[in-house]
Amino acid sequence: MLEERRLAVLQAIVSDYVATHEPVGSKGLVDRHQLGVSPATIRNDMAALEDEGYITAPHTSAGRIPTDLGYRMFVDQISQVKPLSVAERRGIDRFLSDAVDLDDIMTRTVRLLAQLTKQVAVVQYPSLSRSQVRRIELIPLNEHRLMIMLIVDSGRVEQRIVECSVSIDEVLLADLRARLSVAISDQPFSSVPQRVEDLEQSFTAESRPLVHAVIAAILETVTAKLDERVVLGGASNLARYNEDFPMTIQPVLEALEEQVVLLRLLGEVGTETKLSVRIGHENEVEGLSTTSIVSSHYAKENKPVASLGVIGPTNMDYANSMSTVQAVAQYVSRFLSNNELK
Amino acid sequence: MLEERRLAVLQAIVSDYVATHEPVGSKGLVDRHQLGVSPATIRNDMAALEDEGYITAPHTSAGRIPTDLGYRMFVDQISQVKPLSVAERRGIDRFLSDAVDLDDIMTRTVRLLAQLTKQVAVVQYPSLSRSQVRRIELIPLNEHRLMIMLIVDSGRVEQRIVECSVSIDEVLLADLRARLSVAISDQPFSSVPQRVEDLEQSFTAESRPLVHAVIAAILETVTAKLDERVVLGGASNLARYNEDFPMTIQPVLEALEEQVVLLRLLGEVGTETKLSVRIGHENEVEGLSTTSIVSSHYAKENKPVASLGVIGPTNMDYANSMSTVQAVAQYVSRFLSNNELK
DNA sequence: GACTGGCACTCCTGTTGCCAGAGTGCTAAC
DNA sequence: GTTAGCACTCTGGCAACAGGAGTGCCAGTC
Repeated sequence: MLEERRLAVLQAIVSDYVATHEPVGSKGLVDRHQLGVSPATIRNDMAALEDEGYITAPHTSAGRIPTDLGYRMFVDQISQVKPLSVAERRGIDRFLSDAVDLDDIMTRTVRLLAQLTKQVAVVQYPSLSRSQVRRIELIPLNEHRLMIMLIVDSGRVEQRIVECSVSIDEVLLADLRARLSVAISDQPFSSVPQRVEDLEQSFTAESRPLVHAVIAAILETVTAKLDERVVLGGASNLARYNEDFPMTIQPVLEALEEQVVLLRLLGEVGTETKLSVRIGHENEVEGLSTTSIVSSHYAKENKPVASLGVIGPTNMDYANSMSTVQAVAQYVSRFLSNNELK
Repeated sequence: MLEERRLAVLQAIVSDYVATHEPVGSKGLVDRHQLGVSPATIRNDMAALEDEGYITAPHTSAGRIPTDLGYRMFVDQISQVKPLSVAERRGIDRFLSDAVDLDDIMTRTVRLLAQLTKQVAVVQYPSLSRSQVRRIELIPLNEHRLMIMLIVDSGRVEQRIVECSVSIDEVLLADLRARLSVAISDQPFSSVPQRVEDLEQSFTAESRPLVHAVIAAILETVTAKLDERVVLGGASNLARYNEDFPMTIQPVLEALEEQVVLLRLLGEVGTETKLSVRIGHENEVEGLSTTSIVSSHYAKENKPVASLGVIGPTNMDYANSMSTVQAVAQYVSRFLSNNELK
């Protein structure tokens, strides 16, 4: 009974604070929630909760606000994510189903997320490392230049221009393309370096310069360069809760400009749990200690390919963010799976 | 003599205000500038300037601040844009010359601008309407799907997937590609619709479905869809001058998320004057009335192809912004012209 | 043992009044 | 046309103060 009520009190505090953004006191709590006890009792519970580190008081005679730990407890308690309304689901569906290509899907998704959660949204492009090569093209541009195109099963297209010291022989190029195609079509990206390097050996010495240039470029594309891409939207939502913490907006904006940081925030894809919430100090990025991230993978044919999520203040509406992120991730997954390459 | 000094006073007011962001009074003016007259005289001039609408007083006993009109006068007076230092020029050069492709150039340019001006930077991709088609490819993906690739002389690559109800005939496709290639290679984008439509007539009825689908997709790509692209950076600089006008940051962020608005802000390419400055109310976009835009075209082989610029508060350092924008535009132009397609 | 009412205490917040400082406009003199 | 002087106005900061909200603790009740 005791433990149970304390939890209820914590939940009440979090949900009140999230709604009003003002410290909540014992009096107000009993008014707004059916707790069945008097303010004095609540005060005892609050003192205990404070000792345990779940809430804290900004000063003596203000109410209490949740700590990161308090939010964490609250979030963990929401085991069953509240489903979206039919209208919302339909809205998502309609908005996404008009998309014409992958870029379009990504753009629409990020807008959708930002709009539904009123927060900053981040969507990662399907990761190359979790994709397969669908097709490769080598397109001569002029005497010394050609373009490599890699078409990926997720719908991404990677292109790269290669400069070649020797002049390009069309016949050799066609041969190279054919062999590359056999070697890497429908193979996972991760296996491409190995397969491509093996291939290089099988060419005659005189064709080496071209072959080598092409293969080097492929390797570069596959490994280092365009590893991940991210789109974001809804940055103007940052200004909305500016009132609450005016100082923190700059570091957040800075972090949002760093792709690397964003990717770290979205977290590793591939852990078993789909929906992930990181609260305040839990993400160790500098300057984002008053910020929470709610993210989820999305999948293509049941294999997770990348993440999407929203970034907001620690006092955000977790219930809503979590259910929205989860729903959008589901829709994107379904959409990717149903529309091969589109 | 009189008129001349008034102008000097206005310039002094603007430069002081830009530096300190605080209303400037008559006393301070004579202290910091060699005007050779007493504060009382300056006060007379200031009263006149206020009557003419160049400056205004926030309240009775604060100094004066420039109006939009005042800034305009100031900017028009800077006929000779102050050149950058050697170190700065070298910095720009080095930063840009490492770029490997068009995307890279755009990304680097936007960063460069944001960094040098400490403002929000915007760079428009080379406009398709001012470019030529370099090459076209039709790549079959499967039975009913193919990808159109348009390679553009500015280095842009536009791709689009076409769905075709009939199954794709390889021979026909090759023929179509060849004829398309002849028709539109090295032709300006603006002439593509006409040329492509003419072509459609010359095919036999049985090949029409495929031909029509492809041509329709090309038309769509060329005309409506991917008209313009824009990248922006340095949004965190917005937070820096947050102190001065805290309320305006939200509409600015919102405007920055709207490509259409951004493009309108950058202005029409092709007017004779390269460097353009729009101050406060001069740009009629809602919510950007305390914001100025300094922009310039950049060119490829002396033909302007798109714009770039910075967006900041009306009380920004115009001299610096103007010279930086101009210099960066020059470097980008040179770079595009020297590196065909790269 | 858990809950409650009461009470003293603390601390924030908003209001008021006040003063100094900065800057102006005006007038009279140079 | 310029300057010095002066009265006037407005802001911003500071101190004092009252009101309010909320707590912690204690003693009493079921």
